[in-house]
Amino acid sequence: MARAATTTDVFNAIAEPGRRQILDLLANGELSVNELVEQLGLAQPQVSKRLHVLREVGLVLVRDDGRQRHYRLNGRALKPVHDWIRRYEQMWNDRFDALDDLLEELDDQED
Amino acid sequence: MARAATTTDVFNAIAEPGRRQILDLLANGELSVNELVEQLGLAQPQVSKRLHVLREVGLVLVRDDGRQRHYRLNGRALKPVHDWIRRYEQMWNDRFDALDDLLEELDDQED
DNA sequence: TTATTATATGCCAATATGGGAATATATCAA
DNA sequence: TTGATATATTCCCATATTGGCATATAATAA
Repeated sequence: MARAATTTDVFNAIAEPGRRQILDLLANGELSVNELVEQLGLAQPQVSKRLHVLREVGLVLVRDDGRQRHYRLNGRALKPVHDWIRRYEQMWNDRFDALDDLLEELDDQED
Repeated sequence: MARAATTTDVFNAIAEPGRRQILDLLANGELSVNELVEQLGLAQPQVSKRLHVLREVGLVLVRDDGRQRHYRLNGRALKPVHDWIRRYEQMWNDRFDALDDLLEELDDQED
């Protein structure tokens, strides 16, 4: 078998920077495809293709308005990623930073 | 051009469930390749290949010990993912949950 | 109807998988 | 040295992209 499809799950969907960038833009509110095209500087088909992937995994929702299509973020779909990564949070935050600071202080005192 | 390599960055590296599973196992401490093979139920080459990808992006570190190789997690490498996802955290936690609870309460009172 | 605008889809070429099996490399034992 | 163990790499194959370009579809305007 080959690599899993980008539409397999949210983890695969957010692997591409362009798709993450779209989510980042939508975080500020709804945008039409053309507005996304302008802000991303990509060709329209490429933007539509990315939106298709994001829609398949539920990361964005659509609202039809005449011939325009307004996309908006569905942040909740990112929760599985957040839940997974949260287990590792402790490996770089407070506790360990505090330990680093302590070790640094002790190191300084030795001079 | 084709799809970006899995070794391009951490986002691509963690897109595959098998690689995430390896990280999860290593979260409990160092493991040799064979120990991982046993726990994962995968063929040895497949495990080595995944470890190779994880090593390329800095997610695991190796310690040589005779003919064994002990891999351990380098959780800090996950920070970019955490930093990115954190921006969306508010979309499903406290504030929104609190709003949900409130709406639910109001709904209950109507009975 | 015809033209125009907004968006989606199809086709093509190049490429990076990921699984299985075989094999290479390294270390240790007898 | 020879054999066995631990791990990495290579080869083959089927597949899923991704970009660019052309085109189809839908809605609206003239």
